[in-house]
Amino acid sequence: MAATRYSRQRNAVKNYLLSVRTHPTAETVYDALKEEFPNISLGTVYRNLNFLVEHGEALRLDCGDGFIHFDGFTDAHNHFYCRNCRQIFDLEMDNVDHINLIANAGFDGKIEEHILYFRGLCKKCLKSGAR
Amino acid sequence: MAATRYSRQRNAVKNYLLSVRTHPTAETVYDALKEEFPNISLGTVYRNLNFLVEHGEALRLDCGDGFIHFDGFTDAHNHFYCRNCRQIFDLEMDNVDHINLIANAGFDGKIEEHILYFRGLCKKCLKSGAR
DNA sequence: ATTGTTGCAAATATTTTGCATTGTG
DNA sequence: CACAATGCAAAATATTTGCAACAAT
Repeated sequence: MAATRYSRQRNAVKNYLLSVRTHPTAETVYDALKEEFPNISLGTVYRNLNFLVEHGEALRLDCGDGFIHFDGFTDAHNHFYCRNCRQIFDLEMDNVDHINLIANAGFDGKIEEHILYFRGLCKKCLKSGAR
Repeated sequence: MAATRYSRQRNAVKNYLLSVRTHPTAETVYDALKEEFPNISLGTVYRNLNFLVEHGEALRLDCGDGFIHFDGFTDAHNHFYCRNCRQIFDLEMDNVDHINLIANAGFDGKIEEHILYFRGLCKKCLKSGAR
């Protein structure tokens, strides 16, 4: 049922996500794809981003800045949000999945996952004296 | 400047937050206060919730369900979001702030805090067979 | 009397959706 | 040819804001 068909727009959305490490919003993806597809609509971008997320080909990042960001790299990794320049960065860090066990220790339900964002100042903002 | 004045509405918002452990949304607070203030407006509720958050008297919880939830208990504690009944629960668990150090180990910026939500099934949903 | 706060409504802003058309298989 | 995907515009959702009236100090 509802077989998936190829579409150049979806393919372009996916390729764009794989070409950047900036965790773009839908609007940013839209702006980028307008070059190749002048008539592409924001609705199509949203539909394809949601499609990719639902099919495990992208991550939806809701870091609380009012925008949903997307990440084409789906291997487990953590994110850092700079409160100054509002960019999201990937973190290379040891796995912290053990916190799920800590959380489940005194909890009657079933903890399946966690959503985790680190916040602070990125290297550039730190050096430029933001505080 | 801009001295804060007392208002019965703000006081009621704060008292309501302190009377529940349900992490209500603005809409829920609004519905609850309409009993005492039939003419209260949603705008007033939002303004007061934001005021309380900015003054450290409430927490804003953005767990990614599309609503911002509020918590009148500002002592450090973690939250669990049930993906079935969509309620937020407090977790009594050991502190995991050490993850900030793990994250900062290979990072050039300054990690100040983390935003953390656990997800899964709460006790009730687990027992009722949700999956 | 001054000005912070409210209620109301309109405005924002982001994301979703209905529908006629286009394109894939 | 069937129907998935698109482009466009309108709708839906959550939150913010302008402004005149009200209320606290």
